[in-house]
Amino acid sequence: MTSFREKAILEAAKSVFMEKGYSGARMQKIADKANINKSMLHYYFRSKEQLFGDIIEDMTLNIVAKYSCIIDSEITVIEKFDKIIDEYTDLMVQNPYAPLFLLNEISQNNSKHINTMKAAISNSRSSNKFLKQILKEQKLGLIKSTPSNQVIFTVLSLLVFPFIANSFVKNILEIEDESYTQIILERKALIKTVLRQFLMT
Amino acid sequence: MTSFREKAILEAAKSVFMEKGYSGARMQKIADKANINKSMLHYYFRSKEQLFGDIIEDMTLNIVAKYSCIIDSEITVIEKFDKIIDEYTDLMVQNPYAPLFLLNEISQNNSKHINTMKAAISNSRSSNKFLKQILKEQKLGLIKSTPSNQVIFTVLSLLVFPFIANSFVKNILEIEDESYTQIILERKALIKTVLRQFLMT
DNA sequence: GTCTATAATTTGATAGAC
DNA sequence: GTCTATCAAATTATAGAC
Repeated sequence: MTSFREKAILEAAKSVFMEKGYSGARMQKIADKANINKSMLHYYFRSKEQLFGDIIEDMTLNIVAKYSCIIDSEITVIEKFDKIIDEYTDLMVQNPYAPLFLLNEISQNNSKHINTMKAAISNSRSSNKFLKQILKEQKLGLIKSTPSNQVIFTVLSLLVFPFIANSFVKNILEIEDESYTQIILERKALIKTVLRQFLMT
Repeated sequence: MTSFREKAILEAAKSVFMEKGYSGARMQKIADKANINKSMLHYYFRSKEQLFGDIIEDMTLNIVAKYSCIIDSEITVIEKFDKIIDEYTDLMVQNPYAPLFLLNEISQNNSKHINTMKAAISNSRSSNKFLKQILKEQKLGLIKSTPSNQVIFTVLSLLVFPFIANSFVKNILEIEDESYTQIILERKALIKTVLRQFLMT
């Protein structure tokens, strides 16, 4: 059971880790954000490493759960992509720094937390099932024949990249938060259009 | 004039920074990789911060130069995108970790180096010119009317994301380096096709 | 220019009183 | 459970001999 305090710590830690990354995050800053004494961090979570691990695990499980739920439903490939585009756009609008953070930490951290994510991902055997469905619909002529990994890459690229580039665009091109969100929301329809062109023509 | 030693240090530092990020990088490791005494790092480059700054500046200038060269040539928008897709794919195949590294450091580092990049980017006034060309060709009916920022986002998404997800895909899905490069090279043609569908139909 | 030794600082973690 | 004081380790940076 997670206490009020624990929740406050987790929330503060998540925001600091996402902003600075694991190595750049400071326990003192997490404590400050949680309005708590630094020692208490070690009381509730033994170490920085463990606090980090808990957050990674939580984020991964959330993402995988949402994905599995969509993938396991009995609808067409394109309908699934549409749902993924809608729901993940909304999720990432709430957590715009999450994608870059996760990709980066996975790339840098050479061990433990990757296993956490691997476990979460391979526990759900949804992915294989989805790849099979893509092949099946391609054979039936419902969608064009393209290597399934290229299909996945294309959807993910269009969907995720704008969030990855969020800070870059805002910092370098000096765009404000609201217009950025606006652009992102406009993209939902655009991505669906591009995807249909890609899969059906 | 950069000596042999300086080059060795810069190369070593670049690889360590790209692998671990600024906060995660260790001066000792850079020294080891450059086969040099740790003190010498401070002799040639005053501090970690400055060493990092020099590398960021160098990488940015390289990227901007290549971009400007393509953008300033007298060819159509689609021809420019084709060239960008070809040349940046090749560049990123050589430096697959550069995109994630740069995006991440810009997002995390709240000051100095962002100005380095801003300067490099705004010194070349190519971007505005290119945006104007897009609008012009849209008015002429050569390409479909879509907000130009969405056009840019779409191209960059398709082009850059696979490199950002490089380590993720390799770590989580356990794909080897060669097949990854293969997928990436296949994508050149695919992206051009998708882009034509997007801009012309 | 190069190396050894060491300073100075940061930072994660703990001991111990309350 | 909470706080203060402090430790121990890691890490950047420098002094100074050669």
